[in-house]
Amino acid sequence: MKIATWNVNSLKVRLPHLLQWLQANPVDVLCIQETKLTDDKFPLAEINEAGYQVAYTGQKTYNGVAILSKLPIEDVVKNNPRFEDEQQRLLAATIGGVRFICAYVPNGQEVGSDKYVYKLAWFKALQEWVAAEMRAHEQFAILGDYNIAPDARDVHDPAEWEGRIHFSLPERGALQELMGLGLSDAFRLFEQPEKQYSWWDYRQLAFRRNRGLRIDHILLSEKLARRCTACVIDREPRKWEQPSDHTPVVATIGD
DNA sequence: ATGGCTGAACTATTCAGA
Repeated sequence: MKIATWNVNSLKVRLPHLLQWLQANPVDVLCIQETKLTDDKFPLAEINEAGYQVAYTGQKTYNGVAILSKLPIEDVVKNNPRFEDEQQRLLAATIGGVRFICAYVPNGQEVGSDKYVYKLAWFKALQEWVAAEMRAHEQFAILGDYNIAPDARDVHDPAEWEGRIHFSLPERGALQELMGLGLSDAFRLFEQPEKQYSWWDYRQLAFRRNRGLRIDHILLSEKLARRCTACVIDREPRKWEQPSDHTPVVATIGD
């Protein structure tokens, strides 16, 4: 079973890329973020034609998440039942006996801002929800755009980013606490090449200069981590014309 | 210190992203 996450930064603009990528990478489950579409505008027919069922929850302009799956999607939950939120950032579903959460963590904008406070509160509530979901489901995976780089090796220039949004200590601490529930970063289960990132700024040739951050993650419960045989970041779609600023992360789960 | 891109919205300029 292959599972993946990708912040597409507008599903309307990126649908051709999504379909092209799925054709070359027929993963079983794909969590996408920043669809930026209300549900009535969701491209359901195109995704079904590509061989995927899909659960989605969106809004105008911002946020929006979806889970695409080759297998039936069961027990869908939209948003965190423990956190009142207008913003559509979370979707849970059971697929093939595995409980999935697709997450689009708030950006936070700037350390100390209202959005930063919201990010940390949102994340704390997420942790409480994940704890409950993990008690109910031994096979659990949470994939998405965390907007947090866990470690210095996940940042192109740690000195430049130290204390800044995506790499501040409270954010990294919150991610560590979440992982303390018994979740493993699938990417770090394996030896990886250096300087692997999942996001690059559109500006100043950041991708070409590999000035990026690794902020998109696949976290696996112990049961799933033991079955995980590979995890890679696929930089290819970032090279395509009019790309998302994020690129897919893919994990392989054995039987 | 600011802007550098990109996408979406009250098509022209602002907001937000990261």
